[in-house]
Amino acid sequence: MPELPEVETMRQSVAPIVGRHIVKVRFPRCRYRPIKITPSPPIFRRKSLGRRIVAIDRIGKRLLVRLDNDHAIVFEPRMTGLVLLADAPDADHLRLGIELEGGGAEQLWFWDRRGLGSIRLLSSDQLQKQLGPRRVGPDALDVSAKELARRLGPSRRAVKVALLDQRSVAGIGNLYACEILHDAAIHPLARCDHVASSGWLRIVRSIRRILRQAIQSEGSTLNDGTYRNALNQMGRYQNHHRVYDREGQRCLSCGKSSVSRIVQAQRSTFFCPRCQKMGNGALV
DNA sequence: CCCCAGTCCTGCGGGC
DNA sequence: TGCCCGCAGGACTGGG
Repeated sequence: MPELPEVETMRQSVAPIVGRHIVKVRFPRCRYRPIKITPSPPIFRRKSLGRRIVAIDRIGKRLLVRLDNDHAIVFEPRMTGLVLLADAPDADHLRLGIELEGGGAEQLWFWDRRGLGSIRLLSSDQLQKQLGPRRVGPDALDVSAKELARRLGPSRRAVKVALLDQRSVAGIGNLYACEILHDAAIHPLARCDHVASSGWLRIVRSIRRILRQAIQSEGSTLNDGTYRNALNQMGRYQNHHRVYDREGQRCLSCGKSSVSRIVQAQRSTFFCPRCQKMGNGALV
């Protein structure tokens, strides 16, 4: 579930480890199927042990821990992965522990209940190939309306589905796609090639507004309670959701219609049929 | 190239 | 009370 706001919140909360050295790397035995870790543990250990952490970055929904040997540890949380400096929710789903020198037994952990996440230690060449601009589009916080319209405008796909494509724009997942289109008053089923340039402008403004507000609220912690920042603190943006997971409840914008749920690309889409009309910002 | 369906995974909640 | 089933959706793969 971590999307751009959650990964950005993780990034900010692990930032204090910049400058520290890695003194131990452990791969806890886990009774569940192991997550994807590359390269193999011995090589991972050899290439990271003793290195200094020089920066914490984010590419879309991935968190990068950059080392002083021109490599980066790339954490991909997917649905339930967490990067933690504090205690994990439990010990059963710990996947990686990185012990840092000085300041007690402080450790950086990767915890993942469902195990869909991954960890990669990549050289800059590998990073360029695997997470370069050919594979990952411009960050959602930076993309312009012109750029978004250029990338998505010709597509016949539904705009909601297109916003989830990380090669077009990076960082938006199901939850924020719903909230963004509601804020922009664009119908999620509108075809991209029917969205007017004024529609793209509204979408880009809503991308920035919603994602910035969500970062300010430190992300969304849903009912399952999984998402936490690196200090084990919950997000608060779930209290500001206007459509996501609110099927049948009154739309918080118009106060008249109730929120609908449809399925697009095997994912739930929530929207207000009154606020998000087909003809608004898009040709019918 | 474009687009879609299927796949992976665990925990939870609804139905009976 | 306990069991079964469906659902949650990241990114990737394969096929039309």
